[in-house]
Amino acid sequence: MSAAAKTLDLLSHFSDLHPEIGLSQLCRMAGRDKATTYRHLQDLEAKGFVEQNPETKAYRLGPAVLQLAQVRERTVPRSAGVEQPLKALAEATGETVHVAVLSGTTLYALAQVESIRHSTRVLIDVQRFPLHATASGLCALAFGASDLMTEAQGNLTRFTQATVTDADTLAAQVEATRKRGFSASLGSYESDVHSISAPVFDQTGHFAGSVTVAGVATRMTATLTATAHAALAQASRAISHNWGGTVPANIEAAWDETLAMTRADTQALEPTP
Amino acid sequence: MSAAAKTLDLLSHFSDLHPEIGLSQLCRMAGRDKATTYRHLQDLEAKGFVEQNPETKAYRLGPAVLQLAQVRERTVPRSAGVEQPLKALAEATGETVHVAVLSGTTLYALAQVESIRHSTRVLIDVQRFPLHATASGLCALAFGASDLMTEAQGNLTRFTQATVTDADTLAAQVEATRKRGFSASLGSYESDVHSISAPVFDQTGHFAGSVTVAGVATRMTATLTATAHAALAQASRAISHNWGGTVPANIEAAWDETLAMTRADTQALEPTP
DNA sequence: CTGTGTCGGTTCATATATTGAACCGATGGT
DNA sequence: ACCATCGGTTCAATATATGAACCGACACAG
Repeated sequence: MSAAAKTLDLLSHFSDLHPEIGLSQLCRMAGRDKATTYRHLQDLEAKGFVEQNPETKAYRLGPAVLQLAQVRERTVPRSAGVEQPLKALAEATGETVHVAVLSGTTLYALAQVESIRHSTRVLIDVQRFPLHATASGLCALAFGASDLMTEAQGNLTRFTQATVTDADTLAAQVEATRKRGFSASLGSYESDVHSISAPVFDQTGHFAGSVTVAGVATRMTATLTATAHAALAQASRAISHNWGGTVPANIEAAWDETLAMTRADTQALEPTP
Repeated sequence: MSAAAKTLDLLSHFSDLHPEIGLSQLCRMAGRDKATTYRHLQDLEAKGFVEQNPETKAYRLGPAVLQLAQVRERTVPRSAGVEQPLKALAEATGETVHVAVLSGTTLYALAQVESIRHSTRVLIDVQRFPLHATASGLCALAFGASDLMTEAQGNLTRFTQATVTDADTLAAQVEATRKRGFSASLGSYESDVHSISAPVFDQTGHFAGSVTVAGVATRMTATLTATAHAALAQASRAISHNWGGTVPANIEAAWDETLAMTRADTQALEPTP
C-alpha cells in the first residue's frame, strides 16, 4: 500500500463517535507505526485535512474537507452517481429500473435504464411519482419526513383497480415497507406493472430518493423478486454512497431479514438438487 | 515533499471552474509527471476522494469528501475555529476582540478575547448584538441577506446619543460598510466604545458572522485603526477558512483600498524619518 | 518524591516504495 | 496517411518511507 493511500486511510477513522483522535490512539486504530502515523498526520495537517486541538493535541478533521465537499456538491450532479448502479441493477434483474429524488414533498424522476433482455418491458414516462400509488412513493412515505404522509393523504387519486385510496390501507402498506426495507406496488399505478423500491440516503442522513425495479407483472416470480431485493439493496448502497450518505443500520437489518425470507420462498419453489 | 502531500495537493486543483480534470491537464496544473500523477489519482480513487467520469475519463471529486465534511460539520464547533485568530487579533490591537455568528436574523456572541495590554478595556456582556447599533450588526446588514435590513428597520432602539435611529442614516452607514469592507460603530451602542468589524464567511459562501475589535474610545487613534483594519482582515480570512469559506474577491478588493487609505492617514500623522 | 505508564514527538540506519523518461495503443482532427 | 494528444504502462535509478529505540513531559500510585 502506498504512503498516500495510508495517509488517506487515516481520515476514515474520524467519525461522529471519534471526532478527535490522539496520535497513539490513531496508531492503534490504524494498526501502524507511531512515527509513520505522525508524519502522515503532518502531511494532512499541512494541507488542512486535519487540525490539532491546541489543548489536547488530539487531531480532528480540518477545514479543507468542507471546501472540497462544497465543490463536489456544486459541480457533480446527483444523476452522475446513479448511472453505474442502475446499469448493474438492470443487468441483474432484466427489467426496467429507475431512480427518483425527493424535492420538497414531490418525487421526481431522475434517471432510468431499460434492460434489453426482454422484448416487452416497462416504459416510464412520468416525471413525478404519486406518493400513494407507486413503490417509490411508498418508500418516501415509509422513510421520509412525516409531512409527506399528510401530503399523500390529501391526494389519493385512483389510477387502477389496485390503487389504494383510503388512508388506513395506505398506512398499513407504509408500515409493511418499514418492516421489510422494500416497498412494492402490484399494479397500483399501471395495472400490468409490478414495482419494488428501496430507499436511498444522502449526506444529511435522511431519505433522499428511491431506486426501483419496474417489472412486467407476469414475469415477477418469487425468484425474480428475490433477485430484485438483493440487487436493490446493492444499488441503494452504491447510490447512497455516491450521494455522500450511508444506509442506516436498521434498514440494513430489515433487508437482511427480508432477503432471508425471500430466499427461503425461492428455495421452496425451486429446491436445490 | 512527501508522496502523500503531493497526492493531497492534487485535490486542491478541483474547483467550480475546473470540476472535472483529465490526467494530462492535471499534470500540467500540478506541474508533475504523468506516471506519478496517475498513480496518485489511483490512490485517491481507491479511497473515494476522486472518481472518473466513465465517458470522458476525466477525474472529479468523489463521495468521500462529502462524508468527511459531514463529520467535520457535526463534530467540530465553530468556536473551535476562532480561538487562534482571535488571540492573534487581540495581540495585534491590544483591545478586546470578539466574534459573532448569524443565526436566522440574530447575531449571537460566540467568543471573545480580552487583551491584557491595558488596565482599562472593553468588557462585552451582551449575548445578542443589535443589528443597527453595533459594528457587528452593520456587517451583517452590509454583507448578509436582505431580510436582515427589514428586521433592523423594525427595531431601531436608541442606546446612546450616537445610536442611529432613522432608516436613511442606517442605509448610508451600510453603504459605507460595503464600500470599505469594514464597519464601524463610534459609541452607537455603548458611548465610550469604538468598534470596527469585518465580515466572516462559511462554506456556503454567504455571510456567516463577524469579527470585531472593540476599543476604548479614547485609544482609537488613526494608527490603531489602521492596525485594526489589517489585523481584522487577517482574522476574517483565518476564521472564514476554518469555517470552510473564503473571503469573496470584492471584499478583499475593498479591504485593499481601505488599508491603503488608512495607511496614508497614519503616515500623514506620523511621518517616517 | 520516586517508580511506572502513557502521552506527543524525534532520530537515523535500513530498505522499500516512489519516480519519470520512454513507450503503447486508441482517438480525433487535418 | 499523418500528427498530436489522450489515458495508461514499464522498469531501472534512487529518493523516500519506515520503525525500533529514544526523549522529555505529564499523570497517577505507592
